[in-house]
This record gives sequence, C-alpha cells and structure tokens, in this order.
Amino acid sequence: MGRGKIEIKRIENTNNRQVTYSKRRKGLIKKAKEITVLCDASVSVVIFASPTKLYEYCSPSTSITEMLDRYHQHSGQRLWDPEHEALSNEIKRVKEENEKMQIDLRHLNAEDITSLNIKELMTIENDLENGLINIGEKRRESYKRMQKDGQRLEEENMHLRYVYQQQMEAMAGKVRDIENEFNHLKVNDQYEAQMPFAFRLQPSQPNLHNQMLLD
Amino acid sequence: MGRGKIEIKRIENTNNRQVTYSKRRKGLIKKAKEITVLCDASVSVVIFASPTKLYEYCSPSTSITEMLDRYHQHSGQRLWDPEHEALSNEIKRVKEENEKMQIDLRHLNAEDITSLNIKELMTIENDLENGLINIGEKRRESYKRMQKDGQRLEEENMHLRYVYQQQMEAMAGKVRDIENEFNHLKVNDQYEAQMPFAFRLQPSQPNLHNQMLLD
DNA sequence: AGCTATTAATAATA
DNA sequence: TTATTATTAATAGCT
Repeated sequence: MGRGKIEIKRIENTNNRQVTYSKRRKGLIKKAKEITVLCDASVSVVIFASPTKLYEYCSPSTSITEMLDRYHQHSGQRLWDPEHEALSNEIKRVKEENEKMQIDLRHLNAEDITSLNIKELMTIENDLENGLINIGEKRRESYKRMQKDGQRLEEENMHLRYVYQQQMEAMAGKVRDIENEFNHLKVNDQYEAQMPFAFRLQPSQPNLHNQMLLD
Repeated sequence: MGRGKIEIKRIENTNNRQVTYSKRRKGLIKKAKEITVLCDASVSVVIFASPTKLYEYCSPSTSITEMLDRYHQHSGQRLWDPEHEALSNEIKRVKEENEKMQIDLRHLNAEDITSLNIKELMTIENDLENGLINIGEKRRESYKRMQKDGQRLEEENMHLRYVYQQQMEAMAGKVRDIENEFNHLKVNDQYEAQMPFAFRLQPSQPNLHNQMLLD
C-alpha cells in the first residue's frame, strides 16, 4: 500500500526506517482503537524502537495492569502472589456479570435483537412481563401489610381508650368510696375537715392527644 | 476498506462483530509483526474480547516481561507494587458500573420497546406495561395514604399511653393525699378506721392492649 | 471459511 | 516532520 510494494524485512536506510516507524506506529494504534470500539475488545499495545521513546495504547475499559493480569492468567504463569490472583478473579467475575447485564440491557432495549430467534425473543418478553408482575406482587404485599398494620394500630388504639376509661371509672368509684368514708368520719369531728381536693373524673377526651401535641 | 464504509462504533450484530473481530485481530497482529521487522521495533499486543480467549503478540527479541520492564521505566510507574490498589480500583469501578446497570434494569419497566419485526409482541407488552403502570400509580397513592394514616394512628396511640400514665400518676398522688388526711384524722379516733381499699398504682403496662385482645 | 468491490493505509516523494 | 498521491493492503458485505 504505497507507491511500491515492499518486502517485509528490516529497512536499512535509517531515515526511511524512522519515517515508516512513525507512520506504522500511528496506524497500529489506530487499528487497536478501532477494534476496541467496533468489537468491544480490550487491547493493549506497547511499542518501542529506541530505548528512549515508548508508545502504548490501552483500551479505555481496562488498564495495562489488568491486561497483564489477564495475560498471566492466560499463560498460566504466576508472577505474583495469590492475593493478586484473588483480586483478578474478582475482577473477572464482576466483569462477566457486567457483560451479561449489558447483553440483557441491550436486549431489553430491543437492541441487538435481530440476531435472536423467536424463542429468545419470547424469553425476553417473558422476563419483562414477569418483572412487571413481580413488582405488582410486591406492591400488593406491602399494601396488605400496611393495611394490616393500620388495623392493628386502630384496634390497639381502641383498646387503649377502653382501658383508660375503665381505669378512670374504677378510680373514680374508689375515690367516691374514700369520700364517703371521709364524710362519715367527719360527722364526729368538731373542726371542719375538708377533702384536700375536689377530684372529679374528667370526661373521656378522644382528642386529648391533639391537645397534648400543643404542650 | 471494504464493500462499504463503516462508522467506528460498536457493531451491534453479534455475528458481524465476531467476524470483524477475528479479521481485524489477525490484521492487527500482522501489522505488529511487520513494524517489528521493518523498523526493528519491539511490540507487544494483547487482545481479548471474551473472558475466555486471549490473543497476544510479542516481538521475538523481547518478552512480555521485558516489555513491562520497559514500560515501567518509561512511565515511571511501578506496576508491581501499586498493583493491588490498581486492581481494587478496577473492581470498584466495575462494581459501580454493575450497580448502575442493575438500576437501569430495574427501571426498564417504563422503557418503550419498538421493533418492526416483533411489533405485535411489543404492542401487547406495552399494553400490559401501561396497565400495570396505571395500577401501580393508584397503588402507590393509596400506599402513601395508608402510610400517613398509620403514622397518625401510631402518634395518637403514643399520646394515649402518655396521657393515660399522666392521669394515673396524678390520681395516685391525690389518693396518697387522701390517705394522709385520713390517717391524720384517725389519730384522734378510738375505733380502728380503715382505708376502704388499698389502692396502688399499677405499673405502666405497655402491652396492655395485647392482654385486652385476649379478653 | 473464501471472494471481491471498496475503502484505508502507506511508500515514495516533495 | 507533514502533506500529497499513486499504489498496495485490509476488509465489509456476501456466499
């Protein structure tokens, strides 16, 4: 691809070699970028021709480190300790999960579905429906739970009122008894003994709590 | 360079993507080999698109390890030490991505899915969705209403308990006053007068309603 | 996997 | 280095 065909062998002319290096390096990295985008691939490229200059490309989704990690996993070499391996496995696992979800998402968005058969489409549709149904189910459940809670609270409320009134009345009766006794004793007494207070039962106050809120 | 020009963006069709990946991967590695020979360069290429398959090229004069060493020297980074951190960050990043996708997946209910091939299917699904969404809306409303009611009842309940206890204590105090008065009178009395009852304040009973429910 | 019509890369050149 | 352009090389869309 040039003005003439060239043999793939070392370019002896230094200038030509450097020019070609520059051009082809650029081309290589461009290709790497393209395959990354087009094919959802992870690519790492490291190039150097002289000790001083080094060029590298690494696809955005990864890092050189991760590429290395993969490389080592692939080649079976173990250059580092198990902890790192554990981490790499973790990454691998999470990334796989990631990929699955990406596919699912794309499918649910009706992307990529041209490559799917009717059965797979049905499955996706089913998933969508089930998702919706499940959400409905959960809502219904918690609705019922709330309803139950509401009822329970209402009942508790009623009983509290009831108990409250009962107690008040019982007390009132007892206070009346004391009063009677007191008055009876008072008959034989020369100096006016008085009830220390005039206690009267308060009427039942269903909205008492509202008043309490103002305290 | 093909039958048609293509945009550099992810190829959605899975089959096409894989074919292109295979072709371009081959091309990339060929280019890497060529620049290695032509320009006396050292090149390392690592490619992978699926977790299981990994392709790599490394110029014969070096090894991946040496490439790395050079990379380290050049970038000033030392990959082996902070590797742990780098991997952790990677995990964190991917996990965050995961979470986002999970949220997306969950929110997909309301997503509009259209496709010419499966138009009918999707229409039905849409109807289903909308129906469920409307119902969901209503549910959500009454859910909130219930939640509010529940809160109100709970508050009322608490205040009833509070008022109840206050009244009981006030009464107990008053009953004590009466007792004192009574005893004082009794000193000058020749026949044993007795309190008509031994009134004692019941301890606060938070679970009173439970007992009441059994009545 | 192969086959080509096309596009893309690049060797020679300035 | 950069730009131009004549050529070759890579490859997209089909079988």
